[in-house]
Amino acid sequence: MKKYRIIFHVDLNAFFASCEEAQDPSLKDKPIGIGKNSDRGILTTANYAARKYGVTSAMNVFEAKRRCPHLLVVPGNMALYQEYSQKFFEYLRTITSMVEPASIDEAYLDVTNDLNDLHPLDLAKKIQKDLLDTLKLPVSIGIAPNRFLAKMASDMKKPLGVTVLRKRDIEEKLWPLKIGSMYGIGKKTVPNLRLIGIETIGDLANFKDHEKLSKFLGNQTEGFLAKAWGESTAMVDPTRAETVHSVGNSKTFEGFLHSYEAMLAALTKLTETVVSRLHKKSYAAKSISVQVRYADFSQRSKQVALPQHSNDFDEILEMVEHLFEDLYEEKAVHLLGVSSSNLEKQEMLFKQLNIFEPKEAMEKDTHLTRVLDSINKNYKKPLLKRGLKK
DNA sequence: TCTGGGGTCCTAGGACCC
DNA sequence: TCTGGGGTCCTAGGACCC
Repeated sequence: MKKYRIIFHVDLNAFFASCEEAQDPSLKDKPIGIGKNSDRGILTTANYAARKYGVTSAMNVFEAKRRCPHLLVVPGNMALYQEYSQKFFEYLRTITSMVEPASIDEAYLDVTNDLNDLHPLDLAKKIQKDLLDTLKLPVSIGIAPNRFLAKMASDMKKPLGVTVLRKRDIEEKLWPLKIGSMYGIGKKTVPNLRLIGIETIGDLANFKDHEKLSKFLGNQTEGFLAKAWGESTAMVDPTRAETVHSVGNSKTFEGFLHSYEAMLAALTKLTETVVSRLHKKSYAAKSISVQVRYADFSQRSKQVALPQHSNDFDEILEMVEHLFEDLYEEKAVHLLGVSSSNLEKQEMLFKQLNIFEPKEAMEKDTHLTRVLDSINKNYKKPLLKRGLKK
């Protein structure tokens, strides 16, 4: 038994852009951004050729083109990225079974028991080379005794970096970093921490008045402090990502929506997407929520719990319409969203059935039959048609 | 610079039950 | 009649991440 665990954080560099380059190597030398090519759109990613001009991910397309006039804006191809992502995780699972996906393009690995006499640095370089050779995708890897340090380390050298961050390196490598670069500290919290003189991760680590700190960091105060000292204990958990907590779909309308009919039509479409995604993953939802953003960017949301879990299109659409009725303010609408949460696997609803008393089970059973009938029905009927006919 | 679409987790208050 | 403390579920909104 080793004293320290050896954790890798493997991060695909400029992932969406790298996928496009892997498909078409001629793009490599050209500055490209992934996103919808309209002035109001934003880029999800930019390749390194574009980053040289100061183009970054989440940057508005208009601004990106101002900085880099010959920027090529490529529309995203999610199916392609999903495919590459899947291959990425498949490969990582040949290294160790202890792979925890953290997003479409990053993973934590606990390689403590899978080094096979390799030095961690050599294993990291092998992973890097394999992924570049077989998938043509560059990755950065952070090596550390825990998840947090590994995550911070993989950020330190990009692209194609391998960075070791040991406990004894913290003061020199972690503490000088700006507080905003700490994972979990975002742009709302930074000014608050500045207010009490915290500019760097080191400042946070050595801040003595924990009570004052908790005004801004709340419940997570001790957690952040521990991380700043390089102590985080959460284990790599390969099953963590398996449980989905919500499934939603939202859309921004560039020209805004003005008529109630258009809004209802949009909500119907969003609901169709949500329901079909639920079916595909065989989930049923207990809560449904609708989100509205008006032209002035003010936002409202409303949520309701269903009597039972459901993924029935008509039932959910009815809820969505009710919710929207309550939210609607006779203003131009910029964004609409429909989301389902409180999810349960279809199989689990079956299993739960068995433990009920007969009478209760009967009642549940009729509902369940209805839900399942509707799923079968929905599989046969194209959802789009069903929605439009209403 | 004026902001996409997918998520996760947290907070605070209220309702309701024991 | 006036009242504690805990637990669970629900709702609205916000911060953060990729």
